[in-house]
Amino acid sequence: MSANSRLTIAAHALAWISLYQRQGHEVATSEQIATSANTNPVVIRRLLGELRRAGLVESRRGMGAGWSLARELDSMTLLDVYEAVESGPLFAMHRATPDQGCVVGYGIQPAMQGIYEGIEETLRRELASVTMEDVLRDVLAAPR
Amino acid sequence: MSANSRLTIAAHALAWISLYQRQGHEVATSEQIATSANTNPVVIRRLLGELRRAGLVESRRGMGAGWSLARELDSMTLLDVYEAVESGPLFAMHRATPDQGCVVGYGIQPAMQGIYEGIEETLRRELASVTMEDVLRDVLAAPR
DNA sequence: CAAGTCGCAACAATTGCTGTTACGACTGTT
DNA sequence: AACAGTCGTAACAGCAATTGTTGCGACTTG
Repeated sequence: MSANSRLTIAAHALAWISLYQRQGHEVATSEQIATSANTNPVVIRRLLGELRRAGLVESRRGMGAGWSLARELDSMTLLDVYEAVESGPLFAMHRATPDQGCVVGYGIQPAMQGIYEGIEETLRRELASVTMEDVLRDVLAAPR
Repeated sequence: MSANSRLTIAAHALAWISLYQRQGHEVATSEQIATSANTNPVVIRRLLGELRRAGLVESRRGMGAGWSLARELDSMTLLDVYEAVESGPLFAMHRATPDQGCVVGYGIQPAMQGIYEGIEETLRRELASVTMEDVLRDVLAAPR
């Protein structure tokens, strides 16, 4: 499975913005977040753009521009973030339609579909049980 | 998330071999399975090779060669298949180490690591609760 | 009008999966 | 001993997704 870091980086950005705001600042720039996450500002802007579409953050343009939270972290779950930045199912079906004249080729897709849906539902429930506030607490709890 | 069909194809192959054996045949060829799955025999051989390494199937070479199950389907769970054909974690950390001088950059990896481990454990439990016998039953239950 | 930052398009690099060809290794049959 | 059928595996191309990068227009405050 080709793992990707989109959820990790998105959570990083949200935690960073929240902490920065708690220190009294109004907005955080993609440049600052990118420095903390050790990546490119455009990567951050792309991800935050998706979070904005999902209503998790807001952005201001012009002078003194930047990003701020649209909701409190405790009303924001990892599922919200996951759905904002991840697309498509965890497991895929055959790339080419299997032989419909074969019993297995005919029945395998509905069978796996049902199983995969159950698994994704469980994943969602798991993600929904963790708020971004929980994540930030864990972040701050890391031993020095 | 880049979904892949390795688990689906592996399950397809196992179900096909089992059904074929229940019809009285000793071994199935990668050619036959590939026809049912509408892919290339080498793709099937690659996947079945991984299942063989995991002790789920056996192969014979020479004349009358092919693949057979090494265990009954009801003693084989989707987790066994998943672990045989999938590698690496579902979610990845940052590709470049985040800024260790930043509180968030320092604490984010252990925080997310812990959360991801819990999620993967849940996924494993879910996959372990479905046997390949269940899958084959579902396959055969597809309405005509 | 100047400065700072977002918004977005475009492109390259990297990675993983899939499909394909090729060919040697192996073994039952003749 | 030769043949035929199939596995085992390497090599390579095609494709898609992610990531990183550059460039530049759009926007807003001072």
